[in-house]
Amino acid sequence: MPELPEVEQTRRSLEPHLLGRTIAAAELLRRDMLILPNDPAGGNARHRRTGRAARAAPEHLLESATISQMRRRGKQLAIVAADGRVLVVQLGMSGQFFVLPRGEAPTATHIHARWAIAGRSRNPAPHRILVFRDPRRFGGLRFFPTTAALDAHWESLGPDALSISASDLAGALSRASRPTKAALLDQGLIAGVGNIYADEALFRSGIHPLARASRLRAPRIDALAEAIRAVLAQAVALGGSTLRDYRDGSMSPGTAQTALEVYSRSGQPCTRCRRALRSMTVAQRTTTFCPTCQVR
DNA sequence: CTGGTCTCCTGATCGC
DNA sequence: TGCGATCAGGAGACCA
Repeated sequence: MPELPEVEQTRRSLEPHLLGRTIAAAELLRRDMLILPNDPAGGNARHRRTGRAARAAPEHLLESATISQMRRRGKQLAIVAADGRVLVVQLGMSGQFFVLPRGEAPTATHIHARWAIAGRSRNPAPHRILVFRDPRRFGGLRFFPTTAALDAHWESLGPDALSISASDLAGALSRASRPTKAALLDQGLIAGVGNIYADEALFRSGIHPLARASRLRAPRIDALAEAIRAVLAQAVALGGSTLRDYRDGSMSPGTAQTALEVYSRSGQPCTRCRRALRSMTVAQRTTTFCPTCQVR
């Protein structure tokens, strides 16, 4: 469910709790939620369930490491330890990654991993509990032994959508004969856009979701790149969209859903022309658009 | 290589 | 109140 703005807000809200702190203990409650390098399961959920997933150790959850950075690329969040180990968190549709209020123990269902975060060196007693929960289990954790391994993994992602340039977007879309909506959802072309913000960016730039990506002319690509950046930046500023489950690293909801102009508004009037918005299915995802304002 | 389809999973909601 | 059908913010596997 979370897209780039929700992941970025999670990153920002967790930083004060995690940067410079040491993980005193880590526990994996569901082995198949963690993927190790060279894992034959390869991230395939079906294979993961066969129980062939590699044996996970606490060190793979960064136990005893000191957290030096919280990085993000697209919808992926990386916890980087001072010794170079990395744990990537993917939230999938229903994932949440948060710290509990001081002194509280986790009670929620579907918690798959938890970490005891030590206090500062003056008072190293456990500070807070960090939790990864994901009811639908479409998300997961992925361990990398070095930041070089993380960089190699992230090479498979397109440029980050929050700062995508018109020329980078043109390059990505030139390779896709698919509908533009489908191309925007492809993380290998551009990283971070999901179903909500794809619809919002297409609406703001006046591009029909079915317009062939590789046929878009430069002025429209410029407008689309600008719309993607603006829609995402606004959503980040509003703390992400909480449609139902989403909460940031402090369990706080966002308010960006109030700024959405098309997503989930099928049948309601277009904010620009007042005619009814329509929806259809593109790339297996419900797509809402204005048939008048968005042209092929 | 590309693109379309299927699949994984739980839970909320809606119509009967 | 219960129950089945439908839908949901994602993305990897598989196939033509």
